[in-house]
Amino acid sequence: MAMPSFSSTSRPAHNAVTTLSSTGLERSLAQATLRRVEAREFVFAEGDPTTHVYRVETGAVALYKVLTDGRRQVMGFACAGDLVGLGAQDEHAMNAQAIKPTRLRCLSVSALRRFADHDPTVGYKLYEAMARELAQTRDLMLTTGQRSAIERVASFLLAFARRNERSGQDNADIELPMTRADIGDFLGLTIETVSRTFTKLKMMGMIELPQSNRVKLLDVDELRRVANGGEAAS
Amino acid sequence: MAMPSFSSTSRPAHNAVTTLSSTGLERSLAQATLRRVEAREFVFAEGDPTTHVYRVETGAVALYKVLTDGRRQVMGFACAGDLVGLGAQDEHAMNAQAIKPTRLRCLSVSALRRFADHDPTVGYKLYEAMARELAQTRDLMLTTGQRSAIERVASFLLAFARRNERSGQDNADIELPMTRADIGDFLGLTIETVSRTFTKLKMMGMIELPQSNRVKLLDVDELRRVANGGEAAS
DNA sequence: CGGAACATTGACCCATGTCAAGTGTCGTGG
DNA sequence: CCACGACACTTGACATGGGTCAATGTTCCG
Repeated sequence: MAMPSFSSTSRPAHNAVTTLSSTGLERSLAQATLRRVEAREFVFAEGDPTTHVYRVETGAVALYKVLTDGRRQVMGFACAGDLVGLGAQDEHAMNAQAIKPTRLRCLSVSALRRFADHDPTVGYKLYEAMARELAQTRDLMLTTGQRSAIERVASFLLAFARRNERSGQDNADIELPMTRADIGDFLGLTIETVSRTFTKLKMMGMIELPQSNRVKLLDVDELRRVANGGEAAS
Repeated sequence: MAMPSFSSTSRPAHNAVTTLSSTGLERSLAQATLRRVEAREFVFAEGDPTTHVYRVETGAVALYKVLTDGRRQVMGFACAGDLVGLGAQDEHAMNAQAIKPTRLRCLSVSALRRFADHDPTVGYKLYEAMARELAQTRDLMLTTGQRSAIERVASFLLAFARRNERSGQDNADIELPMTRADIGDFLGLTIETVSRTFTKLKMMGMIELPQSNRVKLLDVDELRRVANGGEAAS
């Protein structure tokens, strides 16, 4: 129960994934089989038996649930280093679909279980990983449940920038691996609204859009103000 | 990773809480100190150091996060039998406020940690408890992110009915411990919309409202259809 | 070059939010 | 026992953010 403790409100979540460092696990993941999936290919689908957990090596994966009529809620995006599939019970409760050509390390659930059984810290580590993921999901819920379109998009960009920052990349120049539809289904907005909101933020001088999947953050402070409900001027 | 496996989509979540049965834990909870809190009193607040986890004996607790400007997202309601405070890191990331006079059993985090350290199954149990809670939270997200007002309210009622069912009570006659404001902040709607939607469901003959905090489900199948996007007929 | 997939933009509309009265209902004190 | 105030809930009228539908751009790849 001791963790670096993010103030979760100020660090809005943007992925339903987790990193996990427990030396034994890490070591075995490092040599685990590598699986390649094409863009749009499923890593697993809702209802599939939970056989493995995965770590993304390169590429990106979208995690989502769908309603019977096709409406979709994206729960998160897994990028390099992120774990996918943790926390599933005997069947996966969501879909994991690659949004880019992706390579994954596969760890079988039985192996995971074996680790947990003979190393008492592993179970607790898993618990902590879940706890972190839960915190992120709750932040996302706060965002989609209570914020306006512009606040959601601003939060999303800031969260993505922070993720890049952590993995060492330039945090002001973001490459979005996902489409507008993915972003929309993540934030609970339509593609059109996402697009219009990007345009609006551009007009307001907070971002630049050199290409549709590249975003340059020009005024992070202002973006942060907008994300937290500081009006949107006109 | 073996769990009774709810198809989570068909069992929409409605609480950010969990039940946990690991004999040692249960036993020690049973004799743990009892704490009483009045309605509106906080069990803990966001930012408080995480000292205990609690189990609700009687009463009910709302779990929520607030944005700086006061907008609120209720993450769940904990009723008798539910655990509160699990999954927090060293500070609580949300508020837990009683909505009725409530009695709680308190288990210190250090005791929990002690259990986890010398009983290897405890960590894994905690992990599973987290996983269940995460699944519930994701279902809620699917609801608030993608569903219309009437779908949200119908899902909410069905989820509450199911909870009562599990704890043996009459599942068609629900007593809501929370106010319209709580429901609204849970579902991402305003009090007015919640109220109007209740009225609408009443008009449509699916529920009865003998008192404002009592709901009788008259047509569960139809309610289920509505919850899943089967139109709302005028 | 042509077409597919994605993104942008515009015009319009509607579900839900906002604002403003009302209407219970409950508990307290006279 | 009634009057009162405090709350919570309901209902109505109106406003608006974002959804829908449709047309147009852009990028990329065969």
